[in-house]
Amino acid sequence: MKKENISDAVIRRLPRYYRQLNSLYGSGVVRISSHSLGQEMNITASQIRQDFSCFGEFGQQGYGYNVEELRTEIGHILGVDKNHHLIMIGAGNLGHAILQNFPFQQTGFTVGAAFDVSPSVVGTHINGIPIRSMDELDDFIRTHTVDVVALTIPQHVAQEVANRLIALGIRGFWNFTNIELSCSDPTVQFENIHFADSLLTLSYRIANR
Amino acid sequence: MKKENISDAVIRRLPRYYRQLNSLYGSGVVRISSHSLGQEMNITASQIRQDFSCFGEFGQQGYGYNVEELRTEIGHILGVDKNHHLIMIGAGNLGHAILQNFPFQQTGFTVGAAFDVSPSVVGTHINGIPIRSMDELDDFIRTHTVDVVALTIPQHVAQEVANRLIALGIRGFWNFTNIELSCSDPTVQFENIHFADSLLTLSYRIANR
DNA sequence: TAACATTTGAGAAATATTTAACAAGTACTG
DNA sequence: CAGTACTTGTTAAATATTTCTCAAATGTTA
Repeated sequence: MKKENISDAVIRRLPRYYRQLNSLYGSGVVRISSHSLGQEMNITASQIRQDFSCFGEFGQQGYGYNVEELRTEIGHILGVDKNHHLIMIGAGNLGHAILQNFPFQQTGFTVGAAFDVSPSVVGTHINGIPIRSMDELDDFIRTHTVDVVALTIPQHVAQEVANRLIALGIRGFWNFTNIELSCSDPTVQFENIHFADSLLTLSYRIANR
Repeated sequence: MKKENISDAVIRRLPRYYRQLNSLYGSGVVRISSHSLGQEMNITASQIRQDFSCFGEFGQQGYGYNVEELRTEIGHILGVDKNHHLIMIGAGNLGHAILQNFPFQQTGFTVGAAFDVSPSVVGTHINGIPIRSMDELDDFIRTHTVDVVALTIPQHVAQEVANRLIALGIRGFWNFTNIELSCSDPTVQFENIHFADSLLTLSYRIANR
C-alpha cells in the first residue's frame, strides 16, 4: 500500500537497490525475486518487499520483479531521470576531484558552474565546467535555475556562505564541510558527507569488534 | 548503565557530539546540560542522556556535563587518542584531495603511504606522504602495521584489490568507491562513503519535501 | 489441465529506538 | 542553612522499524 510519509531509513536504502538493479540489468538478468535480491544484498526479503511497497506494487506473485522495470521505477523515485541543476562552491582539491570524477549525468544532475575565491583558478575549466568568481555568484543564481549547491569550501566560511545562498533562494545543499549547517526554514534540505564522522565510526568499530 | 552492545544509531551520533563539544570547548564553555546541548544540536535531551549512558556516567545531577571532560571521554570512545595506521590505495584526484586536506592527526590516524598504479605519481609525495607503486603493497603491509586502508580507486578494480588486502590481513576499509564491498569474514569492517547514494537521497528529498 | 512450487503484498508480531517521567542528588539564593 | 530550581541516569511508555506469516496469484511440470 502506497505510503504518504516514507521513513529516512527506507530512502537511504533506495540508492543501494538502484545500484544492485543496475548491476543486474547490466549483467542481463531479466527477473529477480525479493529472496535472491536479499541474498545478494544481505537484506531480508521481507524488508525489500516492505520497502518497495511504500511506493507501489512493482512485482508479480509467483514471478518476482522484472529487473529493468524495477530499476526504472526506483530510478524514477530517486529522480535520476530528472534534470536537476547543481553548482559547486569551492574548486579546491575536493571540488576538483568531484567535478572530474562524479557521474552527475547518471544521477540526474547537470553542473552549471563552480565558484571559487582564488584568482588562479577563476576563468579556468574543470571537465568542461567553468570556474567563476564568487563575485558572480549572486548574479548567476538570479539568472539560472539552481536546485542544489555542493559546498566544498573551508569550514570557517561554510555557514556564512550557506546563509548567503539560502537568502538567494537555494533550498538544497550537498555539504562536504565537516560542520552541521542549520537553517530554521524546514524546506531547506542539507545532505552531509562528513568524512571525519565516517572514519571515526570505523575507528570505533575496529577497536570494538 | 553501561551497555555491552551499542547500536549503530548511537555510534553514528557520537562523532557529532564530539564535534559539538570540541566547538564548545574552543569557545571556552565549561559546562553544559543535556537540555542545552540538545537545543544546539536539535536532538532531545533524553536521547543525549540515553546515548551517553551506554558508555558510563559522565554527568552530575544539578550540574550537567563538564565540557572538557565529556569531550575527552567521547574522543576516547571514538579512539581519537589512538594512533591508528592508515594507507591509501589510489592517489588520483580524490585520494590527493583527502591526503591534502583531511585532518588525520586529529582523528587518531597516521598515514603511512599511498599506493597507485600510475608511474607518473609513483615516487612523488603528497603532503609529505610518499606515493608508492602497487608492486610494493604486499611488502609494505607485511613490514608495517596497517589498521585501515582507504580505497580511492576505480570501481571495477575495487573488490579485487579489497580481496588482495583482506588476504594480507587488512580488517578495516574506508571505501570511497561506489560499490558494496563484501567479505564473509565478519571481522572485516567496511565503512562506505557513497557520494552518489548521498546525492540521490537529496534528490529524493528536494522533489518530495 | 491438474498438481505443485514460487512469490508477492499486506497485516500481525516481534524488535529496536526514541521519548517521557521521575527519584535522587547538586547548585544556587536569600 | 532551608528552600527552590536544575539536572542526571534509569525505568517505563510510546514510536518506529524490521521480521514473520499467510492468502492470493502466477509460473512450471508432468
